[in-house]
Amino acid sequence: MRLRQIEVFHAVYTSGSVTNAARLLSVSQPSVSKVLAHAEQQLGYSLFERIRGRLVPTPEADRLFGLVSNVYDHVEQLRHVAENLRASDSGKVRVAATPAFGVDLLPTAVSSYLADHKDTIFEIETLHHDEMADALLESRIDIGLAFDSVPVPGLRSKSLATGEFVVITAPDFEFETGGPISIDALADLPFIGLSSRGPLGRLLTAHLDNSAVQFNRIVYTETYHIAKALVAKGSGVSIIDSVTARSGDSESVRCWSLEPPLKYSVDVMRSDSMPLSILCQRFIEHIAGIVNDFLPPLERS
Amino acid sequence: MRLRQIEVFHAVYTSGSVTNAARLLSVSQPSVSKVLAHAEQQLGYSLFERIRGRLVPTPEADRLFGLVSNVYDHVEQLRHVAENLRASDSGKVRVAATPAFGVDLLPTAVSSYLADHKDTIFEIETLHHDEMADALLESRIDIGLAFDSVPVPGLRSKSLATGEFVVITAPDFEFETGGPISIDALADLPFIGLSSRGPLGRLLTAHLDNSAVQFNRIVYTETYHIAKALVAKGSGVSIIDSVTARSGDSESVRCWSLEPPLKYSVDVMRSDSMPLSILCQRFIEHIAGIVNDFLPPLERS
DNA sequence: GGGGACTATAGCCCGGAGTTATGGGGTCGG
DNA sequence: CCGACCCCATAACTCCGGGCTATAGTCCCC
Repeated sequence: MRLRQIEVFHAVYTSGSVTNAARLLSVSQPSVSKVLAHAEQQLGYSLFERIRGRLVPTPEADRLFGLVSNVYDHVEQLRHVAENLRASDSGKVRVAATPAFGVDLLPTAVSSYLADHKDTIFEIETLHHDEMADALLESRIDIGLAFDSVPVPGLRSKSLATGEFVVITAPDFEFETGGPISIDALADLPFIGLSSRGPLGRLLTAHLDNSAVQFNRIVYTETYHIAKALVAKGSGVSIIDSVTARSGDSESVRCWSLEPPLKYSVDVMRSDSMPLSILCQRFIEHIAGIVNDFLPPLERS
Repeated sequence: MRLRQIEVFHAVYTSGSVTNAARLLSVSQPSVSKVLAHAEQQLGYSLFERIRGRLVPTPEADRLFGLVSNVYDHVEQLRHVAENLRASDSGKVRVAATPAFGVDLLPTAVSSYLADHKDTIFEIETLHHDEMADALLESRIDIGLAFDSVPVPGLRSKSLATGEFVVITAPDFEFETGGPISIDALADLPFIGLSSRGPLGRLLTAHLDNSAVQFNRIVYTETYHIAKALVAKGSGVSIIDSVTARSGDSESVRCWSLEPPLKYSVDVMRSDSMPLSILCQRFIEHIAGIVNDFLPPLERS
């Protein structure tokens, strides 16, 4: 018996007539007639006797009905669950981010996502790049958010957006040239350097080293937010990613475009061997929309 | 989800690959691929992630699998029962017959049916016509076997065969004319009359009364077998149905065709409002085959 | 780098199941 | 007793799911 035949049999048996069954199933009466006839033909015996234009279940139909009801109920349950899996927000998303994203972007994204999907549960932590890779490989987290992730066996990463490094200065600072700043222009200024830990740090360090400019480094720090805080207090200038520059109090520093621009990628990482739940996929989509708010057009004029 | 999609999903999930699932289901690999893809498209989310050419179940697939297994098991059970209902001999047939059939025809039919279908259970009784009708209306029996049944509201009858009344005499008796016997030839012989109870008795009585022949009735009896026994012992001649004439020891009397012939019908009766089980239907078919052995060509030479 | 295993895609065909239109049998009330 | 109404079956058409073969793309392993 095909599933449709089971459904039709169930409807006819419970409703007592082909016409009523057709109404129940929202199809035409001949369709029910034909499916039922076809089922009987395949079974090799009658399910209903046509007596004076009415249908009377045969003993065989009585016997089958109990089993058919079981199947019917379970299929209904299955359909409801299958439907809820698509629509439901319930479930857990375990997400990690590097500190740069953990301060503002990720909390913002989670917060706005929760506003529309109240049943979703989040587990959030900040991890550095390599720790994040381990956590993904060990399935301690579902997705990770990081800059310019390096390929790791067992992981895959997808770029959500591309940002640029910016020069940050105290809010009242002015370059004489104005507009996009060349690295050369930073030569004599007190410079807050960043360690080369992590992909982004290495990327920036390599770039600066390749230039012939001699920096006046007064501080080394590991995290971009510390560099930003120092710049905000007037201790010097620095070059950081635009996400950090835009995080938190965006008025505390002034951003300048670099010339030539130095780009980085905002990546989401996941395990290569464990599929994502649709919940995670939706949240990634959500982040992809949010991240653009943290990559605004820089002031280039 | 259609039933086929459930089956395919179940096979792919358990076997771990599309190719193995195709082997399990005895279909081609592209067919499984397509059904699975179609199911995912209808569900709106992926059931498996294609990772390095392999299929890995998504969390949603894990969730659905338990439910799918339930449906699958119940459908399997339903199919087995549906199949057994067609093939099985187990079940009960409640059948009644008039005494004429109860002596030989019905026992013969049941016996030969049981030889091929050992699991069938019979309930047999002999009832006169009106009692049989009541038993059918009250669902105490499923089918009844009778002569020339009269239409009864709530019952329907179907003719299985047509027989003829025959003149019976002692085995060594000879009519001078030979061949088919006219009623007139019985005028002077000791005649064993039959009561007009039941359809067959009424049919015969009416026929004899319509003729101008004056019978020399020496005995009245209710049952044909008694008449036959009397004839066998040489007490006289009689006219009885050919089924009774052929029942039991068929050598005990000699049968002569009537001219003109008087026909009767062998009917099977059933309730008009309660469908027959396929077991009963099969048994009726069996009787229909058997009954011809009791209606052999009469000796007309 | 080539062979083997696995999956996806393309193109084709058949059958199940949907539709509307129509006909026949049963029941009931004027 | 006849016409209105209800219920079911059939006919003719359409659509789509699911089967097939052939073929291409991908990954693993030797």
